[in-house]
Amino acid sequence: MAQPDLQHRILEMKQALLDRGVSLTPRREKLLEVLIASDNHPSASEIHQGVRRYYPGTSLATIYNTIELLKETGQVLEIEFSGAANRYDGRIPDSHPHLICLECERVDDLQLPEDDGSLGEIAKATGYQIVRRRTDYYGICPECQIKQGGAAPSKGGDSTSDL
Amino acid sequence: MAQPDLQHRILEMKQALLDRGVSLTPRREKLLEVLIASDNHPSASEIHQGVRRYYPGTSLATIYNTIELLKETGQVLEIEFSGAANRYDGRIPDSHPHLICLECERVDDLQLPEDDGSLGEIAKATGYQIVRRRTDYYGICPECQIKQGGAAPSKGGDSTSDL
DNA sequence: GCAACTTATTAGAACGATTCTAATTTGTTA
DNA sequence: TAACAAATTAGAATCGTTCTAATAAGTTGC
Repeated sequence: MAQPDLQHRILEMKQALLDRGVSLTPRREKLLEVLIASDNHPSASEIHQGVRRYYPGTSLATIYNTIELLKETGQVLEIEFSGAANRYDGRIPDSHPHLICLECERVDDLQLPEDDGSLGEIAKATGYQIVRRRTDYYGICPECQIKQGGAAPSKGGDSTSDL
Repeated sequence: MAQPDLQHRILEMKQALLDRGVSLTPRREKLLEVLIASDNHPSASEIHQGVRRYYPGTSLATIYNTIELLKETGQVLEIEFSGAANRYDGRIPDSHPHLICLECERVDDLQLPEDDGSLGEIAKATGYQIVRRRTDYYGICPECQIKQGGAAPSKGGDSTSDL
């Protein structure tokens, strides 16, 4: 959450693009800023709107093109959705679990460590060569629980259902 | 994998639809058969083709309508994809991890137990009310590893990469 | 058996996110 | 300034899914 980290991420991304051999155009720089500034995993469209505030003529294609470059260089994590727009995580580009609110579509990072040891076991047991994992928890975020008339979620309790 | 289990699943699904108050039309029954008979998590389009072999006039809308009914009654697990068609698991309708081949789009069930205990902890730590979890492992299936010229994956080994 | 009503189904339109295409602009190099 | 490469644009195309309005099929009460 601290500004310094975010600034560092922007520098990393810029360097990755330069290393990739493409130029850092003003639109691309602004895109990086918008992506990192958002604290809720923006969609391409949201990034587009953000960039447009500074460069009104910017096309959506440019957003997708640049996101593609970031994906190629491993600088952004794409969180895919079927019925809705994909979301992007530029702050933590390595795969990690997310909490997804079914009500307001909020996406939060889940900062629990995953046991990467199991990956080897799964590979051994199945013969698959594992490239990456996606773990997401779908539920109702605290704010939406309150809105729904329920009591405040406070410090948890029996808030799980059977899977 | 045994036939009896699959037959039992079909009966369960039929009962669930009847309990739901809708009628078991021939097309719907055939859809259940096609869904359960497939051993690779079919897409709506694949189910459509399967049903069409028996009822040629069947519309894709009917497939989606019936899948919706099955989803509502918890009788099918929808595996969502962003750039490709969603896939459906009728054999094991409760949420469980999958192995997804990035090469041939094969989807396999992963029969490892997940620790549901962590769900409560996550709820407590985040305030989210957790409804369901999705865990998927993306990689290359054994067949595609062979096709790609590599040696047979046999019994695993160093087949993981960094996440 | 038959009218009235409900449910299921259909074809095709609509939708929305993403990708593609061809043309234009911008930037760089000589 | 000419020639070239890279970036960008508007809009078309794609594709899975959902919606809509109309038709068909089934069910119920008489």
